Amino acid sequence: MNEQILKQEINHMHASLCAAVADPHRIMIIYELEKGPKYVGELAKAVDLSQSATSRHLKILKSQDIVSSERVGHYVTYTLHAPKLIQALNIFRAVLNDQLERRANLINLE
Amino acid sequence: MNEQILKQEINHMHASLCAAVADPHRIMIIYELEKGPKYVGELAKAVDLSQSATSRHLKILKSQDIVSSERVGHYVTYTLHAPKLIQALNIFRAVLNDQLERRANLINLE
DNA sequence: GGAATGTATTCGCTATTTCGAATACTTGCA
DNA sequence: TGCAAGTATTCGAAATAGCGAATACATTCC
Repeated sequence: MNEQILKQEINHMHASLCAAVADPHRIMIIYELEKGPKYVGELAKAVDLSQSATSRHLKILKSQDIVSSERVGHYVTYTLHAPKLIQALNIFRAVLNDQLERRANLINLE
Repeated sequence: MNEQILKQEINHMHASLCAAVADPHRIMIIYELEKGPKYVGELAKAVDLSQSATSRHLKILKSQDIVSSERVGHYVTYTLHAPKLIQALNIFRAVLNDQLERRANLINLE
């Protein structure tokens, strides 16, 4: 197989994984699930979103194997299936923090 | 200030940062810049994209303070300004790897 | 100043993402 | 079986993202 094509394919998968995390509501959902498994209604309330929108976000996360789901009676419980992602998200937060600090320093120097 | 609003604002910035990384071409650009500063033309060739598209991607990365630029004669050199991001990207790769391995195992078990 | 080189921006287009509202599906219980 | 509760999906609309092609801008060299 052509190595260049393979490389692009991996980058594409890589990007899809990042895209799954590139939404404020989904970030909130992931951090909610870090605390423990929750069902859809709970998550919808926690992230202040409609039931259908929440369900769609969960579908996206599940398609990337970031969460897994299990039906329990009426409820469907979602579990964080890739806890490593939290590490990555925390690094993004750190980068964000660096940027904000730098800006704050610029303001102080003026 | 309302804490809930602030939280949402941070998640929004967080998501914007992730979104900047959620594109195959931009991922390639970031990994290229990890090797060292490069100018636009070099990057365009490296990621196999037109000059204008490359320039636009760089603008997005710059708007998120991920890269910085400096003009040197005709050329504009771009530098990776947030090397921590590489760590985050590598974690995403690791997650991807876990997933592929798991799938490979499933195939073997069949 | 004028031509050449490298980069940035604009324009028109297509594709994708996200949402609410409405609807369909699934399960448990009377 | 029929209803209620919880979840998933579909639909249409609005917003956003990405591209190539063309154009504008910046810099160097003659």
